[in-house]
Amino acid sequence: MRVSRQQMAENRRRILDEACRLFQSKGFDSVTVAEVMGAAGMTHGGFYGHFESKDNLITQTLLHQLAKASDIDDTGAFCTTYLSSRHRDDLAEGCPISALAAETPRQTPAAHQAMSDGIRAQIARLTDAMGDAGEALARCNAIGSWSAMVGALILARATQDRDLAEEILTETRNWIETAENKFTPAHQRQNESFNL
Amino acid sequence: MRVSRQQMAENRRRILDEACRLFQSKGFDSVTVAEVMGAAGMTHGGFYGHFESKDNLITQTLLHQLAKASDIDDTGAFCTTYLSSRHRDDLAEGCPISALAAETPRQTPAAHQAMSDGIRAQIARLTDAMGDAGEALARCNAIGSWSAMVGALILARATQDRDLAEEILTETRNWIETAENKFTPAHQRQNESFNL
DNA sequence: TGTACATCAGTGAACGCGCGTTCACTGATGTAC
DNA sequence: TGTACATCAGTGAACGCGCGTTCACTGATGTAC
Repeated sequence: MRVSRQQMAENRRRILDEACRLFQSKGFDSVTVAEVMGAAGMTHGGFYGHFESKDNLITQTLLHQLAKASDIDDTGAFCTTYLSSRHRDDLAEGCPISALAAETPRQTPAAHQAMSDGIRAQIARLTDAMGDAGEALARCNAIGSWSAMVGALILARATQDRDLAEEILTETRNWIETAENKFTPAHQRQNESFNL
Repeated sequence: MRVSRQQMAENRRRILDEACRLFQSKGFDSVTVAEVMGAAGMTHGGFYGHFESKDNLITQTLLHQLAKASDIDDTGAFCTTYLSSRHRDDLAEGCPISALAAETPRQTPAAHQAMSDGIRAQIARLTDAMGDAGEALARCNAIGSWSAMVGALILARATQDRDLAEEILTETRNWIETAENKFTPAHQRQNESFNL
């Protein structure tokens, strides 16, 4: 049952996409190779034609997914979306860093490196989006608010009580806006839309 | 080889302590029952005299460890310690919330509940430590700074580049102090000691 | 362009290993007299 | 207090299952003529 080269490339992409969804939902260890291949519409035997091992799939999945991130143009809108109930409830399609950063250091060095590079790139994108308040301030703002976003999302997800989870998301949005207000020049803040 | 009741109670405590160290270092899934029992100085067969299953051990470990947390009297000192390189490098003895919050929702409902309660209690402790700026402001401060601490520690641990990891810890400390400055009455801030 | 053959992507059975869990056994503890 | 016996915490072999990985096979694709 050989398949065309184009089909094979599509299959590989589908494996990576489904692996990402599953890893983000259930964690690296709980997802089996057979489960990933099944989600991609194939059987497990063909897996090793695409990847040399499950560890290699983990690394390739991180590289694949982290490369998808796009530039941020409005930090306020980004933060509002990031710290939304919708994002809290959507592990599979959400941010790969908040879903997987905590367990990536326990994987192979290559996977750890991929995550590390993804974090660096994300901080750079947020720094760029912080406006021209000066590079150092923008970077401090980027790192501080990014830490708060990742932490709040993880804590909200780890909280069973919906009200407390909601409070963590909302109060962290407030908190981030307050801290950014302190730094960011006023002319850049006219279009923000936090729910206060 | 029966053992005295006191000895058995000690054994149980040692199992929980070693399980916690191992879970925090390697994650729930990567730690085996035999490994925990070995670390506690016993063989795996005796495990089921103490716990009904590995899942139950996970829940009991979280309850045991999260109950150990003590009150915070100086938020500045707490933050400095929390966001230190030492804490970054010490998974085993560090904060159980930052080490395990991300993977706890994938465990049993009982484990999830234990973590959820631990997060609520930690927010309450931080709120108490925030001083008398008013309950609502103190709580917003507590949630915002706690999110940033947890996020920064997780990101720093996920970063292979030591310099970037250091930058994440330091800049997040700055960021948290800035945001707290904005809220907290001046008379409570005289003894803080951030490295700026 | 059409044909014959080599290639090779995907299939599914099988292997081997590790882990959670069970169980018959041991011998020290706890207790009844 | 001392003795005899019942209890039961811990041992280590064994079980069964699931998962990563391998491999002989299939049949469609790609290519040489």
